[in-house]
Amino acid sequence: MANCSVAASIDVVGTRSAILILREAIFGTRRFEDFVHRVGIGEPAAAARLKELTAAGLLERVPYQEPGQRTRHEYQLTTKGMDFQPVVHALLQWGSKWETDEAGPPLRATHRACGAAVGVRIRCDAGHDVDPGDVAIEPGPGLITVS
Amino acid sequence: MANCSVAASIDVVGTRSAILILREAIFGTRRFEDFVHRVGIGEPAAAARLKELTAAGLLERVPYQEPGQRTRHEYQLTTKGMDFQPVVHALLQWGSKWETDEAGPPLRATHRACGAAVGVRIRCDAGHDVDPGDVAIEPGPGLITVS
DNA sequence: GGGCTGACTTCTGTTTGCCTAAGTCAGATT
DNA sequence: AATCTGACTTAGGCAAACAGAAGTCAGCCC
Repeated sequence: MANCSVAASIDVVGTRSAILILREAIFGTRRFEDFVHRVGIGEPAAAARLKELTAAGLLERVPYQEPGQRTRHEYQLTTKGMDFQPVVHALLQWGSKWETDEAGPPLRATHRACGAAVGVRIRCDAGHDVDPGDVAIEPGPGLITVS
Repeated sequence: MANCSVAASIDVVGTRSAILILREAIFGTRRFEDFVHRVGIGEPAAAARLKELTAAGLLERVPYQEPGQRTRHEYQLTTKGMDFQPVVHALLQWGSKWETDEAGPPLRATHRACGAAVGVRIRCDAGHDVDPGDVAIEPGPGLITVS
């Protein structure tokens, strides 16, 4: 059946709101209220998703205190959460190309060192850029054999 | 709110079964029955998803005929569907790294020309490989201004 | 110590996703 | 004409996802 790590990934970030929350986290959102407003979901959904993503280890709930304010908690990306960036960039890239958005991408992702726009590419271990059509899928260990 | 093409993408491939169907399509599955068995979902869900993905232009329903059989239809990836590959590879890569799968990845994706394994990388337009931590997100045209 | 505020939680109700089981249907085979 | 098969559709039901409104709670400020 679905014995593939794509399915495992989807078990963690399987809902629309989870991916959207993660996108916002990657884009720099930290606070509960901001997640609710920017993602455009209700508070119960935001709370549930933040709790799940924290439990799954993609976010970390850390206390912080602004001067003159009480201590609060914000949600920071862990390494595991950071590693999810290629998925978000791939979705962003595909959506920009195929699903025309009214106002164009509202955010620009750039390489901090040189300022150029970033995107994702398929690449092989030998260092070649690979076109989607030039990827060969072969049976590996544990393939489901179909009758 | 969610004025970002990530959300637009999710509107098209928002469900677990849609992504799984697409994964199988990218991995070479063409026929209805095979989608049902390999993805591990029920026939109604498969039919609904295939219809939606076809309507959205990621799959194309083309007739074919095996000798001695009646004409049937199979689902072929369009260019738009092929372009979704980076998302699937990114999910695969993330899942392989962080969500340990019992038997390891059942399929190997390789570069047809050289045989090396393929994966996705974040890259900037200047040609640098970019670490997830070195991506800067900046406001672009149409950013939601938060009060 | 009462008010204020951001961060939730609880409640209720609707919609969506998906399952199983049981049809239907087209068209090649007999 | 009857049968078979792969590709669906229909029916009925359960569970998860989500929204909106309202309540709770912690702790700094005054």
